[in-house]
Amino acid sequence: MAAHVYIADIAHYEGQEVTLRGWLANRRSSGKLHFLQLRDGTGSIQCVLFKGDFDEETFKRADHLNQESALSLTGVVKKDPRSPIGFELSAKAMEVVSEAAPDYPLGHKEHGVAFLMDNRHLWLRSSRQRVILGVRHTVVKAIRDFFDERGFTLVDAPMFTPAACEGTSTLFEVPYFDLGKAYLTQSGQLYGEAAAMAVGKAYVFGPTFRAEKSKTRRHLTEFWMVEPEVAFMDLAGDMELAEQLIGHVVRTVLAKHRQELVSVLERDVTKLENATPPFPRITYDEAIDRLKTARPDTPIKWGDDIGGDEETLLANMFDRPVIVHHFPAEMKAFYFKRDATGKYALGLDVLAPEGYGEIIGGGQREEDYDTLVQRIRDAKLPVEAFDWYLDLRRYGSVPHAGFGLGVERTVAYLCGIHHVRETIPFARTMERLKP
RNA sequence: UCCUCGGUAGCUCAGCCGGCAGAGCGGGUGGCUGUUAACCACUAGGUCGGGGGUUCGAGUCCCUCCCGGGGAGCCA
Repeated sequence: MAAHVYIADIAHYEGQEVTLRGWLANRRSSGKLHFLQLRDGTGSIQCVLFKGDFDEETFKRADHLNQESALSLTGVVKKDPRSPIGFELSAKAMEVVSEAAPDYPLGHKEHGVAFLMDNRHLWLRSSRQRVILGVRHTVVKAIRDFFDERGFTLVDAPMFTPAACEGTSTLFEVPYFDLGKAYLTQSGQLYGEAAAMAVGKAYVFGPTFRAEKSKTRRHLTEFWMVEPEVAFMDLAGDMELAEQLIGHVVRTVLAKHRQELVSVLERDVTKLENATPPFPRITYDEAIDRLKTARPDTPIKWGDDIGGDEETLLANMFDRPVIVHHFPAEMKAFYFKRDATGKYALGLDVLAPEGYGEIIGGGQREEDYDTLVQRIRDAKLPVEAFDWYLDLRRYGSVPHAGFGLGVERTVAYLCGIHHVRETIPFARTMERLKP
Protein backbone atom coordinates (compact mmCIF):
# COMPACT_ATOMS: atom_id res chain seq x y z
CA MET A 1 0.00 0.00 0.00
CA ALA A 2 1.60 3.25 -1.17
CA ALA A 3 1.67 6.23 1.19
CA HIS A 4 -0.89 9.01 0.71
CA VAL A 5 0.72 12.32 -0.23
CA TYR A 6 -0.54 15.76 -1.17
CA ILE A 7 0.03 17.24 -4.61
CA ALA A 8 1.80 20.24 -3.12
CA ASP A 9 4.51 17.90 -1.82
CA ILE A 10 4.80 15.83 -4.99
CA ALA A 11 8.34 16.98 -5.83
CA HIS A 12 9.71 15.09 -2.81
CA TYR A 13 8.45 11.77 -4.19
CA GLU A 14 9.97 11.59 -7.66
CA GLY A 15 10.35 7.97 -8.74
CA GLN A 16 8.34 6.67 -5.78
CA GLU A 17 4.97 4.99 -5.74
CA VAL A 18 2.38 7.13 -3.93
CA THR A 19 -1.37 7.44 -3.56
CA LEU A 20 -3.14 10.69 -4.39
CA ARG A 21 -6.67 11.41 -3.26
CA GLY A 22 -8.82 14.12 -4.66
CA TRP A 23 -11.43 15.16 -7.18
CA LEU A 24 -11.53 14.86 -10.95
CA ALA A 25 -11.11 18.35 -12.38
CA ASN A 26 -10.91 17.40 -16.04
CA ARG A 27 -10.13 14.45 -18.25
CA ARG A 28 -8.79 13.90 -21.74
CA SER A 29 -8.07 10.78 -23.71
CA SER A 30 -6.29 9.66 -26.79
CA GLY A 31 -7.65 6.14 -26.88
CA LYS A 32 -5.09 3.99 -25.16
CA LEU A 33 -4.06 6.81 -22.80
CA HIS A 34 -6.40 8.58 -20.42
CA PHE A 35 -5.32 11.81 -18.77
CA LEU A 36 -7.10 12.56 -15.50
CA GLN A 37 -6.56 15.98 -13.98
CA LEU A 38 -6.76 15.49 -10.22
CA ARG A 39 -7.26 18.27 -7.69
CA ASP A 40 -6.75 17.68 -3.97
CA GLY A 41 -7.01 21.14 -2.42
CA THR A 42 -3.24 21.65 -2.37
CA GLY A 43 -2.73 21.57 -6.10
CA SER A 44 -3.60 19.92 -9.38
CA ILE A 45 -1.77 17.20 -11.27
CA GLN A 46 -2.20 15.17 -14.42
CA CYS A 47 -2.47 11.42 -13.87
CA VAL A 48 -1.74 9.25 -16.90
CA LEU A 49 -3.49 5.90 -17.27
CA PHE A 50 -2.14 3.50 -19.91
CA LYS A 51 -4.54 0.87 -21.20
CA GLY A 52 -2.05 -1.95 -20.71
CA ASP A 53 -1.83 -1.28 -16.96
CA PHE A 54 -5.53 -1.69 -16.22
CA ASP A 55 -8.26 -4.26 -16.64
CA GLU A 56 -10.69 -3.36 -19.39
CA GLU A 57 -13.58 -2.36 -17.15
CA THR A 58 -11.57 0.02 -14.95
CA PHE A 59 -9.85 1.60 -17.96
CA LYS A 60 -13.14 2.24 -19.70
CA ARG A 61 -14.66 3.65 -16.55
CA ALA A 62 -11.78 6.10 -16.19
CA ASP A 63 -12.80 7.68 -19.48
CA HIS A 64 -16.42 8.08 -18.42
CA LEU A 65 -16.04 9.48 -14.92
CA ASN A 66 -18.08 12.58 -14.26
CA GLN A 67 -16.37 15.82 -13.35
CA GLU A 68 -15.70 16.13 -9.57
CA SER A 69 -15.82 12.39 -8.95
CA ALA A 70 -13.75 11.58 -5.87
CA LEU A 71 -10.78 9.36 -6.71
CA SER A 72 -7.84 7.64 -5.16
CA LEU A 73 -5.01 7.09 -7.64
CA THR A 74 -1.86 5.11 -7.00
CA GLY A 75 1.18 5.24 -9.23
CA VAL A 76 4.72 6.44 -9.73
CA VAL A 77 5.65 10.15 -9.61
CA LYS A 78 7.44 11.10 -12.81
CA LYS A 79 9.26 14.24 -13.72
CA ASP A 80 7.92 15.69 -16.97
CA PRO A 81 8.82 18.99 -18.62
CA ARG A 82 5.38 19.17 -20.26
CA SER A 83 3.69 19.46 -16.87
CA PRO A 84 2.97 22.92 -15.48
CA ILE A 85 4.08 21.70 -12.07
CA GLY A 86 6.98 19.63 -13.42
CA PHE A 87 5.55 16.26 -12.42
CA GLU A 88 2.80 13.85 -13.29
CA LEU A 89 1.54 10.58 -11.91
CA SER A 90 1.91 7.42 -13.95
CA ALA A 91 -1.11 5.68 -12.48
CA LYS A 92 -1.21 1.95 -11.89
CA ALA A 93 -4.40 1.68 -9.84
CA MET A 94 -7.59 3.68 -9.53
CA GLU A 95 -10.25 3.56 -6.87
CA VAL A 96 -13.45 5.53 -7.31
CA VAL A 97 -14.27 6.82 -3.83
CA SER A 98 -17.55 8.24 -5.06
CA GLU A 99 -18.79 8.97 -8.54
CA ALA A 100 -20.15 12.48 -8.98
CA ALA A 101 -23.60 13.04 -10.43
CA PRO A 102 -23.40 13.80 -14.17
CA ASP A 103 -24.75 17.33 -13.96
CA TYR A 104 -21.96 19.23 -12.18
CA PRO A 105 -22.93 22.80 -13.00
CA LEU A 106 -19.52 24.44 -13.29
CA GLY A 107 -17.82 23.77 -16.59
CA HIS A 108 -14.45 24.83 -17.88
CA LYS A 109 -15.78 27.81 -19.76
CA GLU A 110 -16.66 31.17 -18.35
CA HIS A 111 -19.68 31.71 -16.18
CA GLY A 112 -21.67 34.74 -15.13
CA VAL A 113 -21.36 36.23 -11.68
CA ALA A 114 -24.92 35.42 -10.62
CA PHE A 115 -24.55 31.79 -11.64
CA LEU A 116 -21.23 31.48 -9.84
CA MET A 117 -22.61 33.05 -6.67
CA ASP A 118 -25.60 30.68 -6.78
CA ASN A 119 -23.06 27.87 -6.92
CA ARG A 120 -20.63 29.44 -4.48
CA HIS A 121 -20.32 26.16 -2.55
CA LEU A 122 -18.92 24.56 -5.70
CA TRP A 123 -17.14 27.63 -7.06
CA LEU A 124 -14.84 27.45 -4.03
CA ARG A 125 -13.22 24.41 -5.66
CA SER A 126 -11.65 26.50 -8.43
CA SER A 127 -7.97 27.31 -8.26
CA ARG A 128 -8.74 31.01 -8.22
CA GLN A 129 -10.97 30.70 -5.17
CA ARG A 130 -8.50 28.39 -3.45
CA VAL A 131 -5.81 31.07 -3.74
CA ILE A 132 -8.14 33.76 -2.44
CA LEU A 133 -9.16 31.60 0.52
CA GLY A 134 -5.48 31.00 1.22
CA VAL A 135 -4.65 34.71 1.13
CA ARG A 136 -7.56 35.45 3.43
CA HIS A 137 -6.27 32.85 5.86
CA THR A 138 -2.81 34.40 5.77
CA VAL A 139 -4.22 37.89 6.27
CA VAL A 140 -6.13 36.81 9.37
CA LYS A 141 -3.13 34.97 10.79
CA ALA A 142 -0.80 37.89 10.04
CA ILE A 143 -3.17 40.25 11.84
CA ARG A 144 -3.33 38.01 14.90
CA ASP A 145 0.44 37.52 14.93
CA PHE A 146 1.02 41.26 14.57
CA PHE A 147 -1.05 42.09 17.64
CA ASP A 148 0.19 39.11 19.59
CA GLU A 149 3.81 40.15 19.04
CA ARG A 150 3.02 43.63 20.30
CA GLY A 151 1.41 42.53 23.55
CA PHE A 152 -2.23 43.03 22.57
CA THR A 153 -4.96 40.92 24.10
CA LEU A 154 -7.79 39.61 21.92
CA VAL A 155 -11.08 40.64 23.53
CA ASP A 156 -14.17 39.34 21.76
CA ALA A 157 -17.08 41.73 21.51
CA PRO A 158 -20.68 40.50 21.48
CA MET A 159 -22.66 40.06 18.27
CA PHE A 160 -25.95 40.94 20.00
CA THR A 161 -26.05 44.54 21.13
CA PRO A 162 -28.75 46.54 22.89
CA ALA A 163 -28.58 49.60 20.63
CA ALA A 164 -26.73 51.29 17.86
CA CYS A 165 -23.06 51.96 18.42
CA GLU A 166 -23.09 55.04 16.26
CA GLY A 167 -26.76 55.84 16.25
CA THR A 168 -28.19 56.29 12.84
CA SER A 169 -26.95 53.36 10.78
CA THR A 170 -29.39 50.69 9.75
CA LEU A 171 -29.04 47.64 11.94
CA PHE A 172 -30.34 44.11 11.71
CA GLU A 173 -32.98 43.58 14.34
CA VAL A 174 -33.55 40.26 16.08
CA PRO A 175 -36.08 39.24 18.74
CA TYR A 176 -34.43 38.69 22.12
CA PHE A 177 -36.52 36.78 24.67
CA ASP A 178 -38.33 39.01 27.14
CA LEU A 179 -35.94 41.90 26.63
CA GLY A 180 -37.54 42.87 23.35
CA LYS A 181 -35.24 43.63 20.46
CA ALA A 182 -31.54 43.13 20.03
CA TYR A 183 -29.37 44.27 17.14
CA LEU A 184 -26.48 42.65 15.34
CA THR A 185 -23.31 44.58 16.03
CA GLN A 186 -22.05 47.09 13.52
CA SER A 187 -18.77 47.61 15.39
CA GLY A 188 -17.03 46.20 18.43
CA GLN A 189 -15.34 49.50 19.10
CA LEU A 190 -17.15 50.63 22.23
CA TYR A 191 -16.41 47.26 23.78
CA GLY A 192 -12.84 47.56 22.55
CA GLU A 193 -12.52 50.82 24.46
CA ALA A 194 -13.71 49.12 27.65
CA ALA A 195 -11.18 46.35 27.01
CA ALA A 196 -8.33 48.83 26.45
CA MET A 197 -8.94 50.27 29.90
CA ALA A 198 -8.62 46.74 31.27
CA VAL A 199 -5.64 45.35 29.36
CA GLY A 200 -4.01 48.45 27.89
CA LYS A 201 -3.77 47.15 24.34
CA ALA A 202 -6.79 45.25 23.08
CA TYR A 203 -8.16 44.15 19.75
CA VAL A 204 -11.59 42.96 18.74
CA PHE A 205 -11.83 40.63 15.77
CA GLY A 206 -15.09 39.35 14.40
CA PRO A 207 -17.97 39.72 12.01
CA THR A 208 -19.88 42.94 11.67
CA PHE A 209 -23.34 43.59 10.24
CA ARG A 210 -24.71 46.52 8.30
CA ALA A 211 -28.30 46.56 7.07
CA GLU A 212 -27.64 49.43 4.70
CA LYS A 213 -28.80 48.89 1.15
CA SER A 214 -25.38 49.28 -0.35
CA LYS A 215 -24.88 47.62 -3.70
CA THR A 216 -21.29 48.20 -4.65
CA ARG A 217 -18.15 46.19 -5.12
CA ARG A 218 -16.88 47.37 -1.75
CA HIS A 219 -19.90 46.39 0.37
CA LEU A 220 -21.26 43.33 2.13
CA THR A 221 -23.99 43.12 4.74
CA GLU A 222 -21.77 40.83 6.82
CA PHE A 223 -18.04 41.44 6.90
CA TRP A 224 -15.06 40.92 9.16
CA MET A 225 -13.28 43.69 10.93
CA VAL A 226 -10.30 43.86 13.27
CA GLU A 227 -10.41 46.74 15.71
CA PRO A 228 -7.40 47.53 17.90
CA GLU A 229 -7.85 50.00 20.74
CA VAL A 230 -4.95 51.33 22.84
CA ALA A 231 -4.95 53.29 26.09
CA PHE A 232 -2.65 56.33 26.25
CA MET A 233 -2.35 56.44 22.45
CA ASP A 234 -3.05 59.57 20.41
CA LEU A 235 -3.81 60.15 16.73
CA ALA A 236 -0.13 60.10 15.74
CA GLY A 237 0.33 56.75 17.46
CA ASP A 238 -2.82 55.49 15.78
CA MET A 239 -1.48 56.37 12.34
CA GLU A 240 1.77 54.61 13.10
CA LEU A 241 -0.04 51.48 14.31
CA ALA A 242 -2.22 51.46 11.18
CA GLU A 243 0.67 51.68 8.73
CA GLN A 244 2.71 49.11 10.67
CA LEU A 245 -0.22 46.66 10.58
CA ILE A 246 -0.80 47.05 6.86
CA GLY A 247 2.92 46.84 6.15
CA HIS A 248 3.15 43.60 8.12
CA VAL A 249 0.12 42.04 6.42
CA VAL A 250 1.35 42.94 2.94
CA ARG A 251 4.86 41.60 3.64
CA THR A 252 3.52 38.34 5.06
CA VAL A 253 1.15 37.75 2.15
CA LEU A 254 3.87 38.48 -0.41
CA ALA A 255 6.28 36.13 1.31
CA LYS A 256 3.81 33.28 1.26
CA HIS A 257 1.65 33.83 -1.83
CA ARG A 258 3.71 35.82 -4.34
CA GLN A 259 3.80 32.98 -6.87
CA GLU A 260 0.06 32.25 -6.73
CA LEU A 261 -0.86 35.93 -6.81
CA VAL A 262 1.06 36.29 -10.04
CA SER A 263 0.23 33.02 -11.79
CA VAL A 264 -3.36 32.40 -10.74
CA LEU A 265 -4.74 35.86 -9.97
CA GLU A 266 -2.49 37.77 -12.39
CA ARG A 267 -1.84 40.32 -9.67
CA ASP A 268 0.75 42.98 -10.39
CA VAL A 269 2.67 42.51 -7.13
CA THR A 270 4.97 45.46 -7.75
CA LYS A 271 2.01 47.56 -6.61
CA LEU A 272 2.14 45.75 -3.26
CA GLU A 273 5.91 45.90 -2.84
CA ASN A 274 5.69 49.66 -2.35
CA ALA A 275 3.29 49.35 0.55
CA THR A 276 5.90 49.82 3.25
CA PRO A 277 5.69 52.38 6.06
CA PRO A 278 5.78 55.25 6.45
CA PHE A 279 2.66 56.02 4.44
CA PRO A 280 2.04 59.54 3.19
CA ARG A 281 -0.17 61.55 5.53
CA ILE A 282 -2.42 64.32 4.31
CA THR A 283 -5.11 66.27 6.08
CA TYR A 284 -8.67 66.31 4.87
CA ASP A 285 -8.17 69.97 3.84
CA GLU A 286 -5.17 69.01 1.76
CA ALA A 287 -7.12 66.12 0.22
CA ILE A 288 -9.87 68.49 -0.89
CA ASP A 289 -7.29 70.91 -2.33
CA ARG A 290 -5.57 68.12 -4.22
CA LEU A 291 -8.88 66.93 -5.65
CA LYS A 292 -9.87 70.42 -6.75
CA THR A 293 -6.47 70.93 -8.38
CA ALA A 294 -6.49 67.56 -10.13
CA ARG A 295 -10.02 67.97 -11.37
CA PRO A 296 -11.15 71.60 -11.27
CA ASP A 297 -14.70 70.73 -12.36
CA THR A 298 -15.29 68.38 -9.43
CA PRO A 299 -18.29 69.49 -7.39
CA ILE A 300 -16.67 68.45 -4.09
CA LYS A 301 -16.45 71.11 -1.42
CA TRP A 302 -15.17 71.34 2.15
CA GLY A 303 -17.39 69.34 4.47
CA ASP A 304 -18.38 66.76 1.86
CA ASP A 305 -17.56 63.11 2.19
CA ILE A 306 -14.90 61.94 -0.18
CA GLY A 307 -16.91 59.70 -2.50
CA GLY A 308 -15.82 56.58 -4.32
CA ASP A 309 -14.52 58.26 -7.47
CA GLU A 310 -12.69 61.00 -5.57
CA GLU A 311 -11.26 58.40 -3.22
CA THR A 312 -9.79 56.53 -6.18
CA LEU A 313 -8.47 59.72 -7.74
CA LEU A 314 -6.81 60.69 -4.48
CA ALA A 315 -5.37 57.25 -3.76
CA ASN A 316 -3.88 57.08 -7.26
CA MET A 317 -1.75 60.14 -6.49
CA PHE A 318 0.41 57.88 -4.30
CA ASP A 319 2.32 54.66 -4.82
CA ARG A 320 1.25 53.19 -1.48
CA PRO A 321 -1.70 53.49 0.91
CA VAL A 322 -2.35 57.06 2.01
CA ILE A 323 -3.55 58.28 5.40
CA VAL A 324 -6.11 61.08 5.45
CA HIS A 325 -6.63 62.72 8.86
CA HIS A 326 -8.27 65.69 10.62
CA PHE A 327 -11.78 65.60 9.20
CA PRO A 328 -14.45 68.26 9.63
CA ALA A 329 -15.91 67.47 13.06
CA GLU A 330 -19.49 67.18 11.76
CA MET A 331 -18.53 64.35 9.44
CA LYS A 332 -17.51 61.97 12.18
CA ALA A 333 -19.33 60.06 14.93
CA PHE A 334 -19.93 61.45 18.42
CA TYR A 335 -17.07 59.62 20.11
CA PHE A 336 -14.28 61.22 18.04
CA LYS A 337 -12.04 63.61 19.94
CA ARG A 338 -11.72 67.04 18.37
CA ASP A 339 -8.67 69.21 17.97
CA ALA A 340 -8.10 72.39 20.04
CA THR A 341 -10.13 74.53 17.64
CA GLY A 342 -13.10 72.18 17.77
CA LYS A 343 -13.32 72.33 14.00
CA TYR A 344 -11.69 69.00 13.24
CA ALA A 345 -12.22 65.44 14.41
CA LEU A 346 -9.04 63.52 15.16
CA GLY A 347 -9.97 60.78 12.73
CA LEU A 348 -7.93 58.86 10.23
CA ASP A 349 -8.78 56.91 7.09
CA VAL A 350 -6.34 54.74 5.20
CA LEU A 351 -7.08 54.57 1.49
CA ALA A 352 -5.68 51.64 -0.45
CA PRO A 353 -4.26 52.29 -3.93
CA GLU A 354 -5.92 51.31 -7.21
CA GLY A 355 -9.45 52.15 -6.15
CA TYR A 356 -9.79 49.59 -3.36
CA GLY A 357 -10.99 52.37 -1.14
CA GLU A 358 -11.01 52.89 2.57
CA ILE A 359 -9.51 49.86 4.28
CA ILE A 360 -9.08 51.51 7.67
CA GLY A 361 -11.17 54.05 9.55
CA GLY A 362 -10.51 55.20 13.07
CA GLY A 363 -9.08 57.88 15.30
CA GLN A 364 -8.62 59.24 18.78
CA ARG A 365 -11.62 59.03 21.11
CA GLU A 366 -13.13 61.73 23.30
CA GLU A 367 -12.03 60.97 26.85
CA ASP A 368 -13.72 63.83 28.71
CA TYR A 369 -16.98 62.84 30.41
CA ASP A 370 -18.88 66.12 30.07
CA THR A 371 -17.86 66.67 26.47
CA LEU A 372 -18.89 63.15 25.55
CA VAL A 373 -22.31 63.47 27.20
CA GLN A 374 -22.87 66.67 25.23
CA ARG A 375 -21.88 64.95 21.99
CA ILE A 376 -24.30 62.12 22.63
CA ARG A 377 -27.07 64.66 23.21
CA ASP A 378 -26.07 66.62 20.10
CA ALA A 379 -26.29 63.41 18.10
CA LYS A 380 -29.82 62.90 19.50
CA LEU A 381 -28.85 59.57 20.98
CA PRO A 382 -30.30 58.26 24.26
CA VAL A 383 -27.70 58.97 26.95
CA GLU A 384 -29.01 56.14 29.17
CA ALA A 385 -28.01 53.60 26.54
CA PHE A 386 -24.42 54.72 26.88
CA ASP A 387 -24.20 54.75 30.68
CA TRP A 388 -21.71 51.91 30.75
CA TYR A 389 -19.64 53.55 28.01
CA LEU A 390 -19.62 56.82 29.94
CA ASP A 391 -18.37 54.95 33.02
CA LEU A 392 -15.09 54.52 31.13
CA ARG A 393 -14.75 58.33 31.35
CA ARG A 394 -15.68 58.43 35.05
CA TYR A 395 -13.25 55.88 36.36
CA GLY A 396 -9.74 56.77 35.30
CA SER A 397 -10.31 58.11 31.80
CA VAL A 398 -7.22 58.39 29.59
CA PRO A 399 -6.53 59.48 26.04
CA HIS A 400 -6.96 56.51 23.73
CA ALA A 401 -7.31 55.68 20.08
CA GLY A 402 -7.97 52.82 17.70
CA PHE A 403 -9.26 51.90 14.29
CA GLY A 404 -11.11 49.25 12.32
CA LEU A 405 -9.59 47.41 9.39
CA GLY A 406 -11.90 45.70 6.91
CA VAL A 407 -10.64 42.21 6.17
CA GLU A 408 -12.47 41.79 2.85
CA ARG A 409 -11.32 45.08 1.37
CA THR A 410 -7.79 44.28 2.45
CA VAL A 411 -7.92 40.85 0.80
CA ALA A 412 -9.42 42.40 -2.36
CA TYR A 413 -6.56 44.91 -2.47
CA LEU A 414 -3.91 42.24 -1.95
CA CYS A 415 -5.40 39.86 -4.51
CA GLY A 416 -6.30 42.54 -7.01
CA ILE A 417 -9.90 41.37 -7.05
CA HIS A 418 -12.58 43.68 -8.32
CA HIS A 419 -15.38 42.79 -5.91
CA VAL A 420 -15.23 41.98 -2.19
CA ARG A 421 -17.81 39.19 -2.54
CA GLU A 422 -15.04 36.86 -3.71
CA THR A 423 -12.89 37.54 -0.66
CA ILE A 424 -15.24 35.94 1.88
CA PRO A 425 -16.22 32.27 1.57
CA PHE A 426 -19.96 32.87 1.58
CA ALA A 427 -20.84 36.48 0.91
CA ARG A 428 -23.95 38.06 2.30
CA THR A 429 -25.31 40.87 0.20
CA MET A 430 -28.64 42.64 -0.08
CA GLU A 431 -29.90 40.20 -2.70
CA ARG A 432 -28.19 37.04 -1.51
CA LEU A 433 -28.69 34.83 1.53
CA LYS A 434 -27.91 31.52 -0.15
CA PRO A 435 -25.88 29.31 -0.14
C1' U B 1 -34.51 54.53 -2.66
C1' C B 2 -32.46 56.43 -7.36
C1' C B 3 -29.60 55.78 -12.08
C1' U B 4 -27.94 52.20 -15.62
C1' C B 5 -27.31 47.47 -18.16
C1' G B 6 -29.24 42.75 -18.78
C1' G B 7 -32.76 37.97 -18.77
C1' U B 8 -32.57 33.24 -25.66
C1' A B 9 -30.29 25.26 -24.79
C1' G B 10 -27.29 22.85 -18.41
C1' C B 11 -23.33 27.26 -19.01
C1' U B 12 -21.34 31.63 -22.01
C1' C B 13 -23.48 34.24 -25.74
C1' A B 14 -25.04 35.65 -31.16
C1' G B 15 -29.64 36.53 -33.40
C1' C B 16 -29.10 42.88 -38.41
C1' C B 17 -34.58 46.96 -40.85
C1' G B 18 -40.25 42.31 -37.62
C1' G B 19 -40.14 36.85 -41.82
C1' C B 20 -37.94 28.67 -40.51
C1' A B 21 -34.43 29.10 -33.03
C1' G B 22 -28.30 29.48 -33.75
C1' A B 23 -22.81 28.79 -32.19
C1' G B 24 -19.07 27.38 -28.66
C1' C B 25 -18.62 24.75 -24.17
C1' G B 26 -20.93 20.89 -21.31
C1' G B 27 -23.87 15.80 -22.01
C1' G B 28 -24.29 11.06 -25.09
C1' U B 29 -22.06 7.61 -28.97
C1' G B 30 -17.76 6.40 -31.85
C1' G B 31 -12.25 7.28 -33.15
C1' C B 32 -7.03 8.22 -31.62
C1' U B 33 -0.41 5.95 -27.02
C1' G B 34 1.13 12.41 -25.08
C1' U B 35 -3.36 15.21 -24.26
C1' U B 36 -3.23 19.48 -20.95
C1' A B 37 -9.75 24.86 -21.88
C1' A B 38 -7.08 18.16 -26.30
C1' C B 39 -8.76 17.09 -31.15
C1' C B 40 -12.14 14.75 -35.13
C1' A B 41 -17.12 12.73 -36.56
C1' C B 42 -22.13 12.01 -35.32
C1' U B 43 -26.10 13.08 -31.80
C1' A B 44 -29.75 14.75 -28.03
C1' G B 45 -31.08 19.33 -25.90
C1' G B 46 -35.71 25.53 -26.22
C1' U B 47 -42.39 28.04 -21.96
C1' C B 48 -36.66 33.25 -26.15
C1' G B 49 -38.12 35.77 -17.59
C1' G B 50 -44.07 36.41 -16.76
C1' G B 51 -48.47 38.96 -18.52
C1' G B 52 -50.74 42.23 -21.95
C1' G B 53 -50.65 45.07 -26.64
C1' U B 54 -49.39 46.49 -32.04
C1' U B 55 -49.01 43.41 -36.57
C1' C B 56 -50.78 38.95 -41.84
C1' G B 57 -46.53 37.59 -38.76
C1' A B 58 -42.92 39.34 -32.46
C1' G B 59 -36.83 36.55 -29.57
C1' U B 60 -36.96 41.41 -32.24
C1' C B 61 -41.49 47.06 -31.50
C1' C B 62 -44.73 49.21 -27.22
C1' C B 63 -46.74 48.86 -21.99
C1' U B 64 -46.32 46.47 -17.38
C1' C B 65 -44.57 43.23 -13.62
C1' C B 66 -40.69 39.89 -11.78
C1' C B 67 -35.54 38.59 -11.28
C1' G B 68 -30.33 39.67 -11.63
C1' G B 69 -25.54 42.58 -12.70
C1' G B 70 -23.09 47.37 -12.16
C1' G B 71 -23.11 52.16 -9.88
C1' A B 72 -24.81 56.33 -6.41
C1' G B 73 -25.87 57.57 -1.32
C1' C B 74 -23.54 55.41 3.49
C1' C B 75 -19.57 52.96 5.17
C1' A B 76 -14.80 48.72 6.44
